[in-house]
Amino acid sequence: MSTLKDVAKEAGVSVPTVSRVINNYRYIRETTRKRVLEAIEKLSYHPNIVAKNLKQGKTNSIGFILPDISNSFFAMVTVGIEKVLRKNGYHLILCNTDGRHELEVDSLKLVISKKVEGIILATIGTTGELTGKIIHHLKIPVVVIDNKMKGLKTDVVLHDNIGGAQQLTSHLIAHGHKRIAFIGGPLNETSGKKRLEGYKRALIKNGLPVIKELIKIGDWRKDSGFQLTRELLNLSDKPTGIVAANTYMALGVLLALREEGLKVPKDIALVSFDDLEFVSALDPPLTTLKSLDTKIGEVAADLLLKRIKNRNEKEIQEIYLPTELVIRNSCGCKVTKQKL
Amino acid sequence: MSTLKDVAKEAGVSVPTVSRVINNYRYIRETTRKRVLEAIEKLSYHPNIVAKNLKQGKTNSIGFILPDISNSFFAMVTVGIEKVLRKNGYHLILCNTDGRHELEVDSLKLVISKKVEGIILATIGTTGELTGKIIHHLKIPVVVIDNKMKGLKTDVVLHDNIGGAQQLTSHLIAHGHKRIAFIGGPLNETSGKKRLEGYKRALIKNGLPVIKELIKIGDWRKDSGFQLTRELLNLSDKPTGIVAANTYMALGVLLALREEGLKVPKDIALVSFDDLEFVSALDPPLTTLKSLDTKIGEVAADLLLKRIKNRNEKEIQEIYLPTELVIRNSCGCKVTKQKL
DNA sequence: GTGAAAGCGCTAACAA
DNA sequence: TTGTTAGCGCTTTCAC
Repeated sequence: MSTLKDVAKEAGVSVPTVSRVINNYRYIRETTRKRVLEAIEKLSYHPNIVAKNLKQGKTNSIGFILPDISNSFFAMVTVGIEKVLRKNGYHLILCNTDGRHELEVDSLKLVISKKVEGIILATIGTTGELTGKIIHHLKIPVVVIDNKMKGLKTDVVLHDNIGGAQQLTSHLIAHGHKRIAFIGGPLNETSGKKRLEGYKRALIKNGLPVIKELIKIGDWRKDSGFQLTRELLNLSDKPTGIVAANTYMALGVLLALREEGLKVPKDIALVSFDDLEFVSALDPPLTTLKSLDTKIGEVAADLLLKRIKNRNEKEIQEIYLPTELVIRNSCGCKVTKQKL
Repeated sequence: MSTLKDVAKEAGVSVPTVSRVINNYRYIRETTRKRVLEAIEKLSYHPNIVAKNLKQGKTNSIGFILPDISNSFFAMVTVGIEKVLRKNGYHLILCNTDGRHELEVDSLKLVISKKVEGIILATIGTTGELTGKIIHHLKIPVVVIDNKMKGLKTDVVLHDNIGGAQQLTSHLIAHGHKRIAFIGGPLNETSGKKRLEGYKRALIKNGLPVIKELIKIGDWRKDSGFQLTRELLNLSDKPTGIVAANTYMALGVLLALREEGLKVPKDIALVSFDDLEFVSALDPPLTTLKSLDTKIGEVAADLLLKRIKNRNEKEIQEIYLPTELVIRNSCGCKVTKQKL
């Protein structure tokens, strides 16, 4: 592969002159520029960014460490991050941790060694000790998304999980439901914990009791929604409405109810987090909570770039993004022209 | 941030000695190693991979250029690529092209400049001229997935789209359907073109006519499935079965049929590509074609690493991965214990 | 076992 | 407007 030196020789100029042409330095004779560009073309030269980065002590890249890119939430976040970075001439180094602590630590070390200028971190639920230690010693900015890391003072960008769960639960209460079950996510994850809290707050605010046997904790997946719903249906006093903490568990709920021949929303109403593309095609179309996943990425990237540019700003920020209720039919509302 | 030099000074040894410790060179006195490791810990030193890469002329990274990471197909492919790379000590530089030619070219240039050792490329449908030119001059191996690029001799990894579409169509034929419509994807994309071809082949093989008005071309999205189905329903002689070229268009089909009060599969049967997680929760559960998206990533990464290790191998490979029919109810089969 | 010296490909400072 | 020189942080000879 050709280098600046090769191009310089080909064009009959010095190495820095070629560098200047590439970097659009102003005071270059037109004829020289032309000769250099021709040489570049001829040798199909591509600058070695590795060398440039070393020289400049700057990589224009940031690391994004996340548990699982095949999870649509993280995929949407990635899109948002990329969009903002591109606009600012930065790019992304992406590391999947597969939800494993060792890989989270490895990934962190990797991006640090690659001299990224900042890190966006979506930790796995339980924060690893090593992860915390590394971040603590880090001299580049870190923005944590989705989860809040205990005992770590970094910027955080999250959905307003509490408010969202309240919206969903209150909506069922407004429909007259008094026995509302909650199918939640793991309580060691921020979103799992906060969503449960929002559910409880809505009940309390409306003078309803928090009933332990109506609260079931799953693992975000369809199967757990299915199993937990069966447990709910085995209660002597069944719930009349269910709030699911994510759509995949809601799918399981739907399947379990269908298996029992129960109709939604007539027999049991159902609402859930995550307004994914397919929920409007379910039977009945699901009333869900729309969250701005891409926005989380954008906000996190913006915040990180601001930190990179202004390193002395010390005050940390916690940003909560609002959610929006998308009403369809599974809650009991009569929506004729539903939102696709 | 501390460097080898800082560590060397702290430990009272020379720079190369620290380097040797880090790289697990064997002939190091135990006491020296210890002193160095302590210094590293104390300064929370992280090696500068940028410098290492420059020196070694090797980056242990490969570029993956794709249209849209929020598309679950590409997300699954990414997971597969990552898995194989990690096992081999490589990592991924990921570039979203957003389906735009300029960004595809930019991304290509970026990863080349970052000195990746190979590239996995998922082009957007219509291959850009510049993209082809750059790849043609490239001195590192390239594996193209999902699409086949015209006039470019690179390795290719694809689903067996023709065979898959045949499986789906033949299944409806086996149910006795004779007027089967096809809702396809853009014909300038390999998968769009091949799926249509498979559909036609199945008809011909079974002695059925290929009827132009039953073939509708959409854009992979729900809305187009919806619109095109309405067009089909306006025909004087309606189809009795529909093959959708992806699940999102199938969702649109389902909505359009539901709007008309038509029952699946009684009035019109439906089968579709892509066995996504939610299809079993639809009403009726969808009979789909399961493709091994993660596998595509694994195979592509394996192939690329092989090329990187063995640069003289010239013969290019085209690998087609088989698909599997997952039978549920939308085709007319009576499956009681359905596959979740 | 360890250190000294050179150089990867680039850019920044200075000189011409 | 262009060239010379030095050096980013690391690894790789080659000495000792």
